[in-house]
Amino acid sequence: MCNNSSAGGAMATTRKGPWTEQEDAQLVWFVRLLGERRWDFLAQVSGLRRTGKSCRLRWVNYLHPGLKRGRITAEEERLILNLHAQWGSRWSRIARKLPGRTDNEIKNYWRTHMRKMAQEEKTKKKGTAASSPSSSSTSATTCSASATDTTSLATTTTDALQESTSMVDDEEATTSAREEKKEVPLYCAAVEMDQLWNEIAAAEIYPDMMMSWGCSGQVAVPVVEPTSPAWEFCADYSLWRIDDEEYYNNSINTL
DNA sequence: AATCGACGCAACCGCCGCGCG
DNA sequence: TCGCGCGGCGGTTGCGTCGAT
Repeated sequence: MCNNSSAGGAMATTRKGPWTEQEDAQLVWFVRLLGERRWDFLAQVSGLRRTGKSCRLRWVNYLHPGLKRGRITAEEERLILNLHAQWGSRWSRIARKLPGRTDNEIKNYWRTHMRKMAQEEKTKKKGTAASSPSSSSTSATTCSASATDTTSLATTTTDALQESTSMVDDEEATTSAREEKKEVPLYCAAVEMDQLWNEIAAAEIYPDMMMSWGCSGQVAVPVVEPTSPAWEFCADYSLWRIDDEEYYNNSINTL
């Protein structure tokens, strides 16, 4: 099914799948140029053969300079548990309380977390099943990873929240071992993004990039000289910061 | 060394709400 | 008031990686 985006307008062929480095750089550039809105328009003028939605998602979940990279910390994990107990699957809302984390990231984390918890619950129950065989309340024991299961598990999580804090500590020990292995690639990913930002920040490459994208005639390119990459840009230029709603509102007002 | 399964993550899909003409 | 387009959100899928066997 070639789902040409209805909102995408008259794009010849819409690309799908993983983003290339060049696409990333291109997207970053045009977001700087046009701001984080009018995604369909941005997708069109940028020459990216992507839908606006896809561009937005890529930006929000991966390219945004304010993103925190690396594993979810124990502190964040507790927060997620708490907030999920409060709000349920309002991932974007939860994400706003976790600076630098995206709803997608938290959502993914929750799924795997719940899978783990469900399995632990299962093994626990198996351990105690001999004493109470009739308590087959399937809510917490179905270890399938479907979303419906996780939501039903959320209620048990609410109950298990106090317990979970200790579980978090236990899990932290087990995950930290894994973390050692994972840290390298994650760090590398962060470095790659920094490199990307550095490259983009290097003013001299702009013309080359524009030429190579073949869209130099489509938009007027302002001479913006970013003094430093990601973080400064985030503070000074970006309309949206994950961790600061007030900043966002102020930015909107000043525009 | 090869295979298999679990896990983690990026990306897509469909629905919904809001703003605008 | 209504219809349309766009952006945002939650759910789901697909794929790459890694560890166990």
